[in-house]
Amino acid sequence: MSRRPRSAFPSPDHDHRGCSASAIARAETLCASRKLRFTAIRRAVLKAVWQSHSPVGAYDILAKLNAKGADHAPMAVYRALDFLLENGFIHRISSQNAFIGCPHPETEHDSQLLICRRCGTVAEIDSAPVTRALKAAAPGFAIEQRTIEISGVCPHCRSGAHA
Amino acid sequence: MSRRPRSAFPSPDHDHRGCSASAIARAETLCASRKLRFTAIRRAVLKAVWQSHSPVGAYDILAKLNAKGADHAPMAVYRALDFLLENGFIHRISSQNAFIGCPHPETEHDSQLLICRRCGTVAEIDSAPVTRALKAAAPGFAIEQRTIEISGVCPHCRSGAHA
DNA sequence: TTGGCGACGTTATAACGTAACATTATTGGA
DNA sequence: TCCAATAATGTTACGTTATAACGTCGCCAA
Repeated sequence: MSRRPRSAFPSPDHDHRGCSASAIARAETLCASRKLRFTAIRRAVLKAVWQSHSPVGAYDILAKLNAKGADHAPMAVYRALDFLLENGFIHRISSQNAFIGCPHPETEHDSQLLICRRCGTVAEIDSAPVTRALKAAAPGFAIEQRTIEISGVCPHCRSGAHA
Repeated sequence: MSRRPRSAFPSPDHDHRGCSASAIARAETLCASRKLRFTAIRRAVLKAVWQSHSPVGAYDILAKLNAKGADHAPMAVYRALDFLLENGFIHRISSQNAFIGCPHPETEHDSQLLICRRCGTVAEIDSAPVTRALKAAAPGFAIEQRTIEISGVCPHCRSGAHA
């Protein structure tokens, strides 16, 4: 069975409920197997992050939570974000002070984020050649963390209206 | 005449006054040739950024300026930083909300920043293989801006005390 | 010589993030 | 079962980073 080469970018008209639901279900499973507590607020924050494929700010998340009648303080959100970051369920986008769901939290991985400035969609890739090239470019330097955020225009926006 | 391969990392005991003075002198020259106004506050902010090879925050800069008796508001610093960023005299380090002087503002270039978590020193590299690998890893995506910040331990800190 | 524009001053506030300590929930062991 | 330890959350207050909006000043060119 052949697969079409999938772009890292989700189609603009894909059914997003599936992404969100699947991400949350997988987080649930992973937390169970790792003996981590997937509490209500952590779930709610993860769900808010997954409300789209665009970066979501901490205070957007807070507003979303509180719109449902809750009255959380920023700390609550930041703590949940810390948990989700530490366990690989989300990534931070430093250049935007925002967060995005990780599409494959099952395994540790490098990631390079492609951010469309037109539609806001973020795609995550993990290119071994990029990682190798970086390592080779920094001889003698012991790499620990990478922040790689590339912005530009995604394939869908390029092929659509050029307005 | 052979050159030793220079590390991108400045030696911890180099004479830093030269770096700073040269950066400012070159900015002066470049602004003149580009018909840009290198005003007093822009010069002062650039000097503050170049006070070391470590990232400097906007409010650190503000404090440094005001320590000399001035009474600037944050806006003044941010405006100067915007000017310096737009014209390539400094880079922003998103992962630290801070700024670093660019060692070669004469020409446009990609940059990848290596940040030592031990001594704080930042080295700027411009690796064509990294740029190529990224481009290849993102087919169909029109790259416009790159934020590449790698943290780890620099050669000097690795070879020094391992405490 | 004045009109336009770029730079800067000033005030206020938005947006992002954390310290410190109190309280509640969970869980594993006696 | 109940207790003690620990993890999670609540709460208050504050620190840090960044920008909006509008006024003034000064330069330079028509």
